Amino acid sequence: MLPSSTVENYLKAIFLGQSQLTGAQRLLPMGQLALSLGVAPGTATTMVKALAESGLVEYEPYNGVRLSGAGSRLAALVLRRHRLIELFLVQVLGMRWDEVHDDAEQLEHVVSERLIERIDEVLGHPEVDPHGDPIPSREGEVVWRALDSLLTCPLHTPVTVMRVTDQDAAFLRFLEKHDLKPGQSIEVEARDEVSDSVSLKGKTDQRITIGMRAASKLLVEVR
Amino acid sequence: MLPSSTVENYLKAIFLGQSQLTGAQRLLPMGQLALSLGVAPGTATTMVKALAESGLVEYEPYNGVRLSGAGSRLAALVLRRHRLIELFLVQVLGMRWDEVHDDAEQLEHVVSERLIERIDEVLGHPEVDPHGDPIPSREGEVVWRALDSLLTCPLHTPVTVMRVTDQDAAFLRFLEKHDLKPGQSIEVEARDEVSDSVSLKGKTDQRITIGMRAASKLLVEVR
DNA sequence: ATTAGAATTTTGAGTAGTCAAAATCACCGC
DNA sequence: GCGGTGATTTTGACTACTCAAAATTCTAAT
Repeated sequence: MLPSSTVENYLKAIFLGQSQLTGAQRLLPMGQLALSLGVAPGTATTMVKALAESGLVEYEPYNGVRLSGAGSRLAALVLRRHRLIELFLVQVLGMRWDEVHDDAEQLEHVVSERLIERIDEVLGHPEVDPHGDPIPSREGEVVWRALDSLLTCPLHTPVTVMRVTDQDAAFLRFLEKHDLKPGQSIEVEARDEVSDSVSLKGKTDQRITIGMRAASKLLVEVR
Repeated sequence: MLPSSTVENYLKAIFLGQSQLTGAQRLLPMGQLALSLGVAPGTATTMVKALAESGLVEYEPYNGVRLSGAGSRLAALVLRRHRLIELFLVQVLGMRWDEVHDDAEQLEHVVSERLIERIDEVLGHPEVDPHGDPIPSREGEVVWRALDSLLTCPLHTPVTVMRVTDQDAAFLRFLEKHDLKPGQSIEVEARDEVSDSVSLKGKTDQRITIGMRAASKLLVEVR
Protein backbone atom coordinates (compact mmCIF):
# COMPACT_ATOMS: atom_id res chain seq x y z
CA MET A 1 0.00 0.00 0.00
CA LEU A 2 1.72 3.17 -1.12
CA PRO A 3 1.20 6.19 1.09
CA SER A 4 -1.23 8.94 0.08
CA SER A 5 -0.19 12.56 -0.15
CA THR A 6 -1.88 13.10 3.19
CA VAL A 7 0.12 10.39 4.89
CA GLU A 8 3.31 11.73 3.36
CA ASN A 9 2.51 15.17 4.68
CA TYR A 10 1.90 13.85 8.18
CA LEU A 11 5.16 11.93 8.17
CA LYS A 12 7.05 14.93 6.88
CA ALA A 13 5.53 17.22 9.49
CA ILE A 14 6.38 14.78 12.28
CA PHE A 15 9.91 14.41 10.96
CA LEU A 16 10.42 18.17 10.81
CA GLY A 17 8.70 18.74 14.14
CA GLN A 18 10.76 16.07 15.84
CA SER A 19 13.99 17.56 14.52
CA GLN A 20 13.23 20.76 16.41
CA LEU A 21 12.80 18.83 19.61
CA THR A 22 15.39 18.61 22.31
CA GLY A 23 15.53 15.66 24.68
CA ALA A 24 15.87 11.96 24.16
CA GLN A 25 12.13 11.35 24.00
CA ARG A 26 11.55 13.19 20.74
CA LEU A 27 7.83 13.05 21.26
CA LEU A 28 5.97 15.59 19.17
CA PRO A 29 2.79 16.87 20.87
CA MET A 30 -0.43 16.60 18.89
CA GLY A 31 -1.16 20.29 19.11
CA GLN A 32 2.09 21.15 17.42
CA LEU A 33 1.54 18.61 14.70
CA ALA A 34 -2.01 19.82 14.07
CA LEU A 35 -0.79 23.41 13.93
CA SER A 36 1.96 22.75 11.44
CA LEU A 37 -0.39 20.80 9.20
CA GLY A 38 -3.19 23.32 9.50
CA VAL A 39 -5.75 20.77 10.67
CA ALA A 40 -7.94 20.55 13.75
CA PRO A 41 -6.35 18.80 16.76
CA GLY A 42 -8.85 15.97 16.66
CA THR A 43 -8.01 15.34 13.03
CA ALA A 44 -4.35 14.88 13.87
CA THR A 45 -5.18 12.47 16.68
CA THR A 46 -7.33 10.34 14.38
CA MET A 47 -4.75 10.25 11.65
CA VAL A 48 -1.85 9.50 13.96
CA LYS A 49 -3.71 6.56 15.43
CA ALA A 50 -4.09 5.20 11.92
CA LEU A 51 -0.42 5.76 11.20
CA ALA A 52 0.42 3.88 14.39
CA GLU A 53 -1.76 0.99 13.17
CA SER A 54 0.31 0.71 10.04
CA GLY A 55 3.56 0.87 11.95
CA LEU A 56 4.82 4.18 10.65
CA VAL A 57 4.78 5.94 14.01
CA GLU A 58 4.73 5.25 17.71
CA TYR A 59 1.88 6.99 19.46
CA GLU A 60 1.68 7.69 23.18
CA PRO A 61 -1.77 9.01 24.05
CA TYR A 62 -1.67 12.45 25.66
CA ASN A 63 2.10 12.57 25.18
CA GLY A 64 2.74 12.72 21.49
CA VAL A 65 4.00 10.91 18.45
CA ARG A 66 7.35 9.72 17.17
CA LEU A 67 8.37 8.22 13.82
CA SER A 68 9.25 4.55 13.61
CA GLY A 69 12.18 3.42 11.54
CA ALA A 70 10.00 2.82 8.51
CA GLY A 71 8.18 6.12 9.01
CA SER A 72 11.41 8.00 9.32
CA ARG A 73 12.79 6.50 6.18
CA LEU A 74 9.61 7.36 4.28
CA ALA A 75 9.60 10.92 5.58
CA ALA A 76 13.21 11.40 4.56
CA LEU A 77 12.38 10.23 1.06
CA VAL A 78 9.61 12.79 0.80
CA LEU A 79 12.08 15.43 1.94
CA ARG A 80 14.60 14.16 -0.58
CA ARG A 81 12.09 14.65 -3.37
CA HIS A 82 11.07 18.05 -2.06
CA ARG A 83 14.59 19.37 -1.85
CA LEU A 84 15.78 17.96 -5.14
CA ILE A 85 12.75 19.52 -6.81
CA GLU A 86 13.40 22.90 -5.22
CA LEU A 87 16.98 22.88 -6.37
CA PHE A 88 15.92 21.75 -9.82
CA LEU A 89 13.39 24.54 -10.19
CA VAL A 90 16.00 27.10 -9.24
CA GLN A 91 18.95 25.63 -11.09
CA VAL A 92 17.39 24.34 -14.28
CA LEU A 93 14.25 26.39 -14.69
CA GLY A 94 15.64 29.60 -13.31
CA MET A 95 12.93 30.21 -10.77
CA ARG A 96 13.63 32.35 -7.73
CA TRP A 97 14.45 30.57 -4.48
CA ASP A 98 11.58 32.30 -2.71
CA GLU A 99 8.94 31.02 -5.14
CA VAL A 100 9.73 27.33 -5.46
CA HIS A 101 8.44 26.04 -2.15
CA ASP A 102 4.75 25.70 -3.04
CA ASP A 103 5.40 23.95 -6.33
CA ALA A 104 7.80 21.55 -4.64
CA GLU A 105 5.19 20.91 -1.95
CA GLN A 106 2.85 19.56 -4.62
CA LEU A 107 5.34 17.87 -6.88
CA GLU A 108 7.00 15.90 -4.07
CA HIS A 109 3.97 13.61 -3.88
CA VAL A 110 3.74 12.68 -7.54
CA VAL A 111 7.19 12.45 -9.09
CA SER A 112 8.16 8.87 -9.88
CA GLU A 113 11.29 7.19 -8.64
CA ARG A 114 12.64 7.30 -12.17
CA LEU A 115 12.02 11.00 -12.58
CA ILE A 116 13.51 12.01 -9.26
CA GLU A 117 16.64 9.98 -9.94
CA ARG A 118 16.92 11.66 -13.33
CA ILE A 119 16.68 15.05 -11.64
CA ASP A 120 19.27 14.02 -9.07
CA GLU A 121 21.59 13.05 -11.89
CA VAL A 122 21.08 16.24 -13.88
CA LEU A 123 21.90 18.21 -10.74
CA GLY A 124 25.03 16.15 -10.14
CA HIS A 125 23.92 14.48 -6.90
CA PRO A 126 23.83 17.64 -4.82
CA GLU A 127 24.07 17.59 -1.03
CA VAL A 128 21.96 20.60 -0.16
CA ASP A 129 19.01 22.48 -1.62
CA PRO A 130 18.85 26.25 -2.27
CA HIS A 131 18.18 26.92 1.42
CA GLY A 132 21.08 24.79 2.54
CA ASP A 133 18.83 22.02 3.78
CA PRO A 134 20.54 18.65 3.40
CA ILE A 135 19.17 16.29 0.76
CA PRO A 136 18.53 12.81 2.22
CA SER A 137 20.03 9.88 0.37
CA ARG A 138 18.14 7.46 -1.86
CA GLU A 139 18.07 5.16 1.16
CA GLY A 140 16.40 7.72 3.40
CA GLU A 141 19.43 8.72 5.44
CA VAL A 142 20.09 12.32 6.36
CA VAL A 143 23.47 13.67 7.27
CA TRP A 144 22.99 16.05 10.18
CA ARG A 145 25.57 18.71 10.07
CA ALA A 146 26.11 20.54 13.35
CA LEU A 147 25.90 24.26 12.71
CA ASP A 148 25.90 27.37 14.83
CA SER A 149 23.22 29.96 14.41
CA LEU A 150 23.95 33.67 14.43
CA LEU A 151 23.00 33.55 18.10
CA THR A 152 25.67 31.03 19.06
CA CYS A 153 28.59 31.58 16.70
CA PRO A 154 31.69 33.47 17.86
CA LEU A 155 31.77 37.27 17.52
CA HIS A 156 34.09 39.17 15.19
CA THR A 157 34.89 36.01 13.30
CA PRO A 158 34.26 35.39 9.61
CA VAL A 159 31.53 32.79 9.18
CA THR A 160 29.81 31.39 6.12
CA VAL A 161 26.02 31.22 5.87
CA MET A 162 25.22 27.56 5.37
CA ARG A 163 21.50 27.21 5.86
CA VAL A 164 18.25 29.12 6.26
CA THR A 165 15.56 27.49 8.36
CA ASP A 166 12.55 29.50 7.22
CA GLN A 167 10.84 29.24 3.86
CA ASP A 168 8.80 32.42 4.06
CA ALA A 169 9.10 34.19 0.72
CA ALA A 170 9.38 37.69 2.16
CA PHE A 171 12.10 36.58 4.55
CA LEU A 172 14.03 34.91 1.73
CA ARG A 173 13.78 38.01 -0.42
CA PHE A 174 15.08 40.04 2.49
CA LEU A 175 18.07 37.75 2.82
CA GLU A 176 18.77 37.92 -0.88
CA LYS A 177 18.59 41.69 -0.88
CA HIS A 178 21.16 41.91 1.90
CA ASP A 179 23.53 39.25 0.63
CA LEU A 180 22.75 36.75 3.31
CA LYS A 181 22.12 33.72 1.12
CA PRO A 182 23.91 30.44 1.82
CA GLY A 183 27.50 30.75 0.71
CA GLN A 184 27.91 34.37 1.74
CA SER A 185 30.52 35.29 4.29
CA ILE A 186 29.67 37.57 7.22
CA GLU A 187 30.70 38.49 10.73
CA VAL A 188 28.64 39.01 13.85
CA GLU A 189 29.62 42.36 15.33
CA ALA A 190 27.44 42.42 18.39
CA ARG A 191 24.47 40.86 20.13
CA ASP A 192 22.24 42.74 22.51
CA GLU A 193 19.69 40.95 24.66
CA VAL A 194 17.93 44.11 25.68
CA SER A 195 17.19 45.36 22.19
CA ASP A 196 16.72 41.76 21.00
CA SER A 197 19.06 42.40 18.10
CA VAL A 198 22.14 41.10 16.31
CA SER A 199 24.46 43.30 14.26
CA LEU A 200 26.19 41.92 11.20
CA LYS A 201 28.96 43.04 8.91
CA GLY A 202 28.64 41.88 5.32
CA LYS A 203 31.32 41.21 2.76
CA THR A 204 31.56 44.71 1.41
CA ASP A 205 31.42 46.14 4.90
CA GLN A 206 27.72 46.97 4.85
CA ARG A 207 26.24 46.67 8.28
CA ILE A 208 22.80 45.44 9.12
CA THR A 209 20.95 44.75 12.32
CA ILE A 210 18.31 42.05 12.57
CA GLY A 211 16.15 40.66 15.36
CA MET A 212 17.20 37.61 17.35
CA ARG A 213 14.31 35.56 16.07
CA ALA A 214 15.50 36.15 12.51
CA ALA A 215 19.12 35.61 13.53
CA SER A 216 18.26 32.20 14.93
CA LYS A 217 17.15 31.14 11.46
CA LEU A 218 20.52 31.72 9.87
CA LEU A 219 22.89 28.83 10.39
CA VAL A 220 26.56 29.39 9.82
CA GLU A 221 29.93 27.69 9.95
CA VAL A 222 33.21 29.19 11.08
CA ARG A 223 35.67 29.16 8.22
CA MET B 1 -13.51 26.53 -6.81
CA LEU B 2 -10.53 25.03 -8.57
CA PRO B 3 -11.12 21.60 -10.11
CA SER B 4 -9.82 18.46 -8.38
CA SER B 5 -7.57 16.00 -10.17
CA THR B 6 -10.59 13.79 -10.59
CA VAL B 7 -12.60 16.50 -12.29
CA GLU B 8 -9.68 17.33 -14.54
CA ASN B 9 -9.40 13.68 -15.52
CA TYR B 10 -13.09 13.47 -16.37
CA LEU B 11 -12.91 16.61 -18.50
CA LYS B 12 -9.81 15.37 -20.26
CA ALA B 13 -11.37 11.98 -20.96
CA ILE B 14 -14.52 13.59 -22.35
CA PHE B 15 -12.44 15.94 -24.49
CA LEU B 16 -10.39 13.09 -25.90
CA GLY B 17 -13.41 10.83 -26.28
CA GLN B 18 -15.37 13.52 -28.07
CA SER B 19 -12.54 14.18 -30.49
CA GLN B 20 -12.83 10.59 -31.69
CA LEU B 21 -16.50 11.06 -32.39
CA THR B 22 -17.96 11.66 -35.79
CA GLY B 23 -21.22 13.48 -36.25
CA ALA B 24 -22.50 16.88 -35.21
CA GLN B 25 -23.85 15.67 -31.88
CA ARG B 26 -20.50 14.83 -30.32
CA LEU B 27 -22.23 13.07 -27.47
CA LEU B 28 -19.93 10.70 -25.63
CA PRO B 29 -21.77 7.64 -24.22
CA MET B 30 -21.34 6.95 -20.52
CA GLY B 31 -20.02 3.46 -21.11
CA GLN B 32 -17.15 4.76 -23.19
CA LEU B 33 -16.29 7.41 -20.65
CA ALA B 34 -16.37 4.94 -17.79
CA LEU B 35 -14.17 2.56 -19.75
CA SER B 36 -11.53 5.13 -20.58
CA LEU B 37 -11.39 6.30 -16.97
CA GLY B 38 -11.39 2.79 -15.56
CA VAL B 39 -14.37 3.38 -13.30
CA ALA B 40 -17.73 1.62 -12.99
CA PRO B 41 -20.48 2.96 -15.27
CA GLY B 42 -22.55 4.19 -12.35
CA THR B 43 -19.62 6.17 -11.06
CA ALA B 44 -19.31 8.01 -14.35
CA THR B 45 -23.02 8.83 -14.37
CA THR B 46 -22.87 10.26 -10.86
CA MET B 47 -19.81 12.34 -11.60
CA VAL B 48 -21.10 13.64 -14.91
CA LYS B 49 -24.29 14.81 -13.26
CA ALA B 50 -22.20 16.80 -10.80
CA LEU B 51 -20.14 18.26 -13.64
CA ALA B 52 -23.35 19.27 -15.38
CA GLU B 53 -24.45 21.04 -12.17
CA SER B 54 -21.34 23.15 -12.24
CA GLY B 55 -21.76 23.96 -15.92
CA LEU B 56 -18.70 22.18 -17.23
CA VAL B 57 -20.63 19.70 -19.36
CA GLU B 58 -24.02 19.18 -20.94
CA TYR B 59 -25.56 15.89 -19.97
CA GLU B 60 -28.34 14.12 -21.85
CA PRO B 61 -29.56 11.16 -19.81
CA TYR B 62 -29.23 7.87 -21.69
CA ASN B 63 -27.54 9.64 -24.57
CA GLY B 64 -24.25 10.90 -23.31
CA VAL B 65 -22.20 13.90 -22.33
CA ARG B 66 -20.60 16.83 -24.12
CA LEU B 67 -18.23 19.54 -22.87
CA SER B 68 -19.51 23.08 -22.43
CA GLY B 69 -17.36 26.01 -23.49
CA ALA B 70 -15.89 26.35 -20.02
CA GLY B 71 -15.34 22.61 -19.72
CA SER B 72 -13.65 22.46 -23.07
CA ARG B 73 -11.32 25.30 -22.20
CA LEU B 74 -10.42 23.64 -18.91
CA ALA B 75 -9.81 20.28 -20.57
CA ALA B 76 -7.56 21.89 -23.16
CA LEU B 77 -5.51 23.50 -20.40
CA VAL B 78 -5.01 20.13 -18.74
CA LEU B 79 -3.88 18.76 -22.09
CA ARG B 80 -1.59 21.75 -22.55
CA ARG B 81 0.09 20.98 -19.25
CA HIS B 82 0.30 17.28 -20.03
CA ARG B 83 1.91 17.77 -23.39
CA LEU B 84 4.33 20.47 -22.34
CA ILE B 85 5.42 18.24 -19.48
CA GLU B 86 5.93 15.26 -21.76
CA LEU B 87 8.05 17.29 -24.12
CA PHE B 88 9.99 18.75 -21.19
CA LEU B 89 10.75 15.34 -19.75
CA VAL B 90 12.07 14.16 -23.11
CA GLN B 91 13.86 17.31 -24.18
CA VAL B 92 15.34 18.57 -20.93
CA LEU B 93 15.58 15.50 -18.74
CA GLY B 94 16.44 13.11 -21.50
CA MET B 95 13.76 10.56 -20.70
CA ARG B 96 12.54 8.23 -23.41
CA TRP B 97 9.30 9.15 -25.17
CA ASP B 98 7.74 5.85 -24.21
CA GLU B 99 8.24 6.39 -20.48
CA VAL B 100 7.02 9.94 -19.90
CA HIS B 101 3.28 9.43 -20.12
CA ASP B 102 2.62 8.24 -16.58
CA ASP B 103 4.69 10.96 -14.96
CA ALA B 104 2.97 13.61 -17.08
CA GLU B 105 -0.37 12.12 -16.10
CA GLN B 106 0.40 12.91 -12.47
CA LEU B 107 2.25 16.16 -12.90
CA GLU B 108 -0.41 17.77 -15.09
CA HIS B 109 -2.65 18.18 -12.04
CA VAL B 110 -0.19 19.90 -9.76
CA VAL B 111 2.11 22.18 -11.74
CA SER B 112 1.39 25.83 -11.11
CA GLU B 113 0.63 28.36 -13.80
CA ARG B 114 4.02 29.93 -13.17
CA LEU B 115 5.87 26.67 -13.54
CA ILE B 116 4.14 25.57 -16.70
CA GLU B 117 4.77 28.92 -18.35
CA ARG B 118 8.41 28.63 -17.37
CA ILE B 119 8.54 25.21 -18.98
CA ASP B 120 6.83 26.55 -22.09
CA GLU B 121 9.45 29.27 -22.30
CA VAL B 122 12.40 26.95 -21.81
CA LEU B 123 11.04 24.77 -24.62
CA GLY B 124 10.62 27.77 -26.90
CA HIS B 125 6.80 27.70 -27.11
CA PRO B 126 6.56 24.42 -28.98
CA GLU B 127 3.54 23.47 -31.06
CA VAL B 128 3.56 19.72 -30.62
CA ASP B 129 4.64 17.18 -28.01
CA PRO B 130 6.91 14.16 -28.64
CA HIS B 131 4.00 12.21 -30.12
CA GLY B 132 3.04 15.02 -32.45
CA ASP B 133 -0.04 15.92 -30.42
CA PRO B 134 -0.76 19.65 -30.69
CA ILE B 135 -0.18 21.74 -27.57
CA PRO B 136 -3.22 23.90 -26.76
CA SER B 137 -2.61 27.60 -26.24
CA ARG B 138 -2.53 29.36 -22.88
CA GLU B 139 -6.11 30.37 -23.65
CA GLY B 140 -7.29 26.80 -24.13
CA GLU B 141 -7.48 26.79 -27.91
CA VAL B 142 -6.31 23.82 -29.96
CA VAL B 143 -5.32 24.00 -33.59
CA TRP B 144 -6.71 20.95 -35.29
CA ARG B 145 -4.52 19.97 -38.13
CA ALA B 146 -6.14 17.74 -40.72
CA LEU B 147 -3.92 14.75 -41.31
CA ASP B 148 -4.18 11.52 -43.26
CA SER B 149 -3.50 8.24 -41.60
CA LEU B 150 -1.52 5.50 -43.25
CA LEU B 151 -4.89 4.08 -44.27
CA THR B 152 -5.97 7.13 -46.24
CA CYS B 153 -2.81 8.74 -47.59
CA PRO B 154 -1.82 8.27 -51.25
CA LEU B 155 0.28 5.25 -52.24
CA HIS B 156 3.84 5.43 -53.52
CA THR B 157 4.17 8.99 -52.32
CA PRO B 158 6.66 10.29 -49.79
CA VAL B 159 4.88 11.32 -46.59
CA THR B 160 6.14 12.58 -43.25
CA VAL B 161 5.00 11.01 -39.99
CA MET B 162 3.40 13.85 -38.03
CA ARG B 163 1.61 12.23 -35.12
CA VAL B 164 1.11 8.99 -33.22
CA THR B 165 -2.25 8.49 -31.59
CA ASP B 166 -1.35 5.75 -29.13
CA GLN B 167 0.71 6.13 -25.98
CA ASP B 168 1.35 2.47 -25.33
CA ALA B 169 5.01 2.11 -24.39
CA ALA B 170 5.58 -1.11 -26.35
CA PHE B 171 4.00 0.41 -29.46
CA LEU B 172 6.15 3.53 -29.15
CA ARG B 173 9.29 1.46 -28.76
CA PHE B 174 8.31 -0.47 -31.84
CA LEU B 175 7.96 2.73 -33.83
CA GLU B 176 11.29 4.00 -32.60
CA LYS B 177 13.03 0.79 -33.52
CA HIS B 178 11.72 0.99 -37.08
CA ASP B 179 12.28 4.70 -37.63
CA LEU B 180 8.64 5.61 -37.62
CA LYS B 181 8.77 8.48 -35.15
CA PRO B 182 7.24 11.86 -36.03
CA GLY B 183 9.48 13.65 -38.49
CA GLN B 184 10.48 10.50 -40.37
CA SER B 185 9.73 10.19 -44.05
CA ILE B 186 8.13 7.05 -45.45
CA GLU B 187 6.03 5.73 -48.29
CA VAL B 188 3.06 3.40 -48.33
CA GLU B 189 3.77 0.64 -50.81
CA ALA B 190 0.56 -1.31 -50.56
CA ARG B 191 -2.57 -1.93 -48.58
CA ASP B 192 -4.37 -5.23 -48.46
CA GLU B 193 -7.82 -5.55 -46.94
CA VAL B 194 -7.75 -9.32 -46.90
CA SER B 195 -4.56 -9.69 -44.94
CA ASP B 196 -5.43 -6.57 -42.92
CA SER B 197 -1.98 -5.17 -43.58
CA VAL B 198 -0.11 -2.12 -44.83
CA SER B 199 3.38 -2.26 -46.32
CA LEU B 200 5.78 0.61 -45.83
CA LYS B 201 9.09 1.66 -47.27
CA GLY B 202 11.40 3.50 -44.89
CA LYS B 203 14.07 6.07 -45.58
CA THR B 204 16.90 3.65 -46.09
CA ASP B 205 14.70 1.37 -48.14
CA GLN B 206 13.88 -1.04 -45.36
CA ARG B 207 10.45 -2.48 -45.75
CA ILE B 208 8.04 -3.31 -43.02
CA THR B 209 4.47 -4.53 -42.89
CA ILE B 210 2.10 -3.61 -40.09
CA GLY B 211 -1.54 -4.28 -39.33
CA MET B 212 -4.26 -1.86 -40.31
CA ARG B 213 -5.13 -1.11 -36.72
CA ALA B 214 -1.57 -0.01 -36.09
CA ALA B 215 -1.45 1.85 -39.40
CA SER B 216 -4.48 3.89 -38.43
CA LYS B 217 -2.54 5.27 -35.48
CA LEU B 218 0.15 6.83 -37.61
CA LEU B 219 -0.87 10.20 -39.00
CA VAL B 220 1.08 11.63 -41.88
CA GLU B 221 1.29 14.59 -44.22
CA VAL B 222 2.17 14.56 -47.89
CA ARG B 223 5.31 16.59 -48.46
C1' DA C 1 -5.46 17.12 47.94
C1' DT C 2 -8.24 20.14 44.83
C1' DT C 3 -9.11 22.35 41.05
C1' DA C 4 -8.63 25.62 37.09
C1' DG C 5 -6.85 25.77 32.62
C1' DA C 6 -4.84 23.79 28.80
C1' DA C 7 -4.13 20.04 25.87
C1' DT C 8 -6.01 15.99 24.02
C1' DT C 9 -9.39 12.67 22.67
C1' DT C 10 -14.00 11.35 21.40
C1' DT C 11 -18.23 11.93 19.03
C1' DG C 12 -21.21 12.91 15.35
C1' DA C 13 -21.47 14.60 11.03
C1' DG C 14 -20.06 16.07 6.27
C1' DT C 15 -17.59 15.87 1.50
C1' DA C 16 -15.55 13.61 -2.47
C1' DG C 17 -15.06 9.71 -4.79
C1' DT C 18 -15.76 4.93 -5.44
C1' DC C 19 -18.19 0.03 -6.27
C1' DA C 20 -21.60 -3.84 -6.83
C1' DA C 21 -25.82 -4.98 -7.87
C1' DA C 22 -30.66 -3.96 -8.62
C1' DA C 23 -33.81 -1.31 -11.36
C1' DT C 24 -34.85 1.00 -15.41
C1' DC C 25 -34.70 2.44 -20.09
C1' DA C 26 -33.96 2.30 -25.30
C1' DC C 27 -34.02 0.02 -29.24
C1' DC C 28 -34.02 -3.76 -32.56
C1' DG C 29 -36.05 -7.87 -34.47
C1' DC C 30 -39.99 -10.12 -35.25
C1' DG D 1 -46.81 -4.07 -30.68
C1' DC D 2 -43.82 -7.29 -27.67
C1' DG D 3 -40.02 -8.95 -25.75
C1' DG D 4 -35.23 -9.41 -25.07
C1' DT D 5 -30.64 -7.45 -24.88
C1' DG D 6 -27.44 -4.21 -23.70
C1' DA D 7 -26.58 0.24 -21.94
C1' DT D 8 -27.64 3.38 -18.32
C1' DT D 9 -29.20 4.95 -13.92
C1' DT D 10 -30.29 4.27 -9.13
C1' DT D 11 -29.46 2.50 -4.67
C1' DG D 12 -26.97 1.49 -0.59
C1' DA D 13 -22.72 1.10 1.23
C1' DC D 14 -17.73 1.94 1.92
C1' DT D 15 -13.01 4.54 2.38
C1' DA D 16 -10.25 8.51 3.36
C1' DC D 17 -10.13 12.73 5.22
C1' DT D 18 -11.96 16.58 7.53
C1' DC D 19 -14.35 19.75 11.29
C1' DA D 20 -16.82 21.53 15.49
C1' DA D 21 -17.90 20.81 19.79
C1' DA D 22 -18.40 17.88 23.86
C1' DA D 23 -15.93 14.97 27.01
C1' DT D 24 -11.87 13.67 29.08
C1' DT D 25 -7.28 13.83 30.93
C1' DC D 26 -3.07 15.92 32.43
C1' DT D 27 -0.49 19.44 34.95
C1' DA D 28 0.69 22.82 37.79
C1' DA D 29 -0.85 26.07 41.49
C1' DT D 30 -2.62 26.60 45.51
